[in-house]
Amino acid sequence: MEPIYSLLRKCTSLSRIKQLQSHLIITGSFNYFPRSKLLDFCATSPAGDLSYATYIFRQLPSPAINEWNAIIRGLAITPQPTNAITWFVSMSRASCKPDALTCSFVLKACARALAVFEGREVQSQVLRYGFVFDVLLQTTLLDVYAKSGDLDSARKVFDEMSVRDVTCWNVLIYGLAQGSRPSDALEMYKEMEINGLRPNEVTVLGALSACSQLGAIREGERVFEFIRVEKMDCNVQVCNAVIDMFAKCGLVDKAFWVFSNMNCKKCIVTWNTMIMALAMQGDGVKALELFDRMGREGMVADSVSYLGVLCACNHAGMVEDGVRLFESMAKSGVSRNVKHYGSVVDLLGRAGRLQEAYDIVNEMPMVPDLVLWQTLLGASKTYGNVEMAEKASRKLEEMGSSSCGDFVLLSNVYAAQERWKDVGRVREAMKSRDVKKIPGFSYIEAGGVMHKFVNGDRRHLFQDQIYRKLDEISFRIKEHGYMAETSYVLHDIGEGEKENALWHHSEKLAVAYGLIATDEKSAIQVNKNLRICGDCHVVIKLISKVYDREIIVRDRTRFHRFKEGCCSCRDYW
DNA sequence: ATAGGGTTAG
Repeated sequence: MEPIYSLLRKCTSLSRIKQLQSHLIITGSFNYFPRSKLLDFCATSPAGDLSYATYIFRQLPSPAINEWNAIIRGLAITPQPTNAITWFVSMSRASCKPDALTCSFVLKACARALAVFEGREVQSQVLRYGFVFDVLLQTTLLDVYAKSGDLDSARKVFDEMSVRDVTCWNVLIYGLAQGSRPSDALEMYKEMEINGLRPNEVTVLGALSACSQLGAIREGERVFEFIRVEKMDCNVQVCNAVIDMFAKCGLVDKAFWVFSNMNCKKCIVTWNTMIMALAMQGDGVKALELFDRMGREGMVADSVSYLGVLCACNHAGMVEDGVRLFESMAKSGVSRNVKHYGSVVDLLGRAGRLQEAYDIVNEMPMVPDLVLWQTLLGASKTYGNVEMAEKASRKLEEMGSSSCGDFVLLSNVYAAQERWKDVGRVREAMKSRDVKKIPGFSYIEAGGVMHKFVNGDRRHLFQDQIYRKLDEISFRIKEHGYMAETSYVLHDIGEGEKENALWHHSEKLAVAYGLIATDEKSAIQVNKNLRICGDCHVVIKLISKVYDREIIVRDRTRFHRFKEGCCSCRDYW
């Protein structure tokens, strides 16, 4: 008979697998080896069916190790990987001793489920069964910690490894990049090269991701150069990451050049990345053009493509186009998720069409999330709609929001109407709760080094110079009629202190440092983790005029290019 | 008890 492997290769559907199974049973060859192979194929291949595999499994009187492994391996790659952990426990109870493969599969499940606690359990089993020197197991364990955000434990596993190959470096670099430690990721990337290891496609993906987050253009260019030399631009994932990196570093033309000159076929992610790149620049027209071109070139738009164009319409204030696209989704058979609703609510809200936005929130088929109500609240504040602001705030309260910004927005709505009693009430509610505020920070590159500033930062090496520069800026822009817009300040403090708190926002510190430490002819480029604040927006516009510098700020959602006193967002954001 | 296990883009 043909070997089991070639028979399985021919199975392209569950019914074929069942046919093969019957055939094996009839010919009396459904024995341990072919059976476990069939189970594994059935549990893990796309042609198979995990529940059918478990059905066969349950009929086995005393399943052996490879049969357990097949099911655990299959469970590990489902959307519910914790089931693999449950089965692993059952396996031990059934006194079947796990082997290295069992540990590998269950650790993969832990990594995917972000189950650090369980991962640690398995780690001790690995120790007990004597698989400690298994590099593949160590790498997966490293990945468990890295994915779960326990980067110190990940580092410990890494340091204790006897052999460190490219893959384990990749896991750590990628983990650092995804775990909000992109600077450390780049550090490790350099370290790896120093250690004489040659980065591969996965390594550069991690490095590019770190560059994207930091807006680290120098480092990004360097990685791109390496990619070209190594001819990695025939890998679509690498190209997509490069496009994203250039886009997030503000070089949308370079992103487009890569998009147009890649040595491989574009996939849906490629198009979506480029559409989103244009959206972030506020270039709604080009984003829509690309969306149309994508259709003409035979690529079917998916829900992310729609999110991209909706976002583009949003940033460009193209309300009618956005609404039209949102409505066309059903016709195109693309399902809407909460983000699409969020986007269109934002679009309408910013255009002052609050009632329509509110109606959409009420009619949407899924439960509106916090972000949606926050969007509506923000729009209500912009248009001074007290009633709508109260509705949104009530919802946010019901949903247990403890975000500082929500309280501040409502209090600002009341303050604008001089309803001081209500302002006081909101402030009290804020104090009585454990209100959370995400710390704002900004990055700027100078002299090849990435500098990070947090709000009110006083730890920078050049802090004295920076604060003197801020005083100078303050003096010079006040001559141009600047007045601090203190309603942006979140604390219940005196006016003078408010002005101070505003004045030490991370983006202002970064821009001030940029004026000190970067070439006068170059643009100042800053990246911020949150959205830019209104006062900073006013101030940076004035700085661009008074100091005659182009300043580019990438905030959480888009780019702001300040030049000669104006911003590319045309104050619509 | 024979071809099984680690990282990856928007």
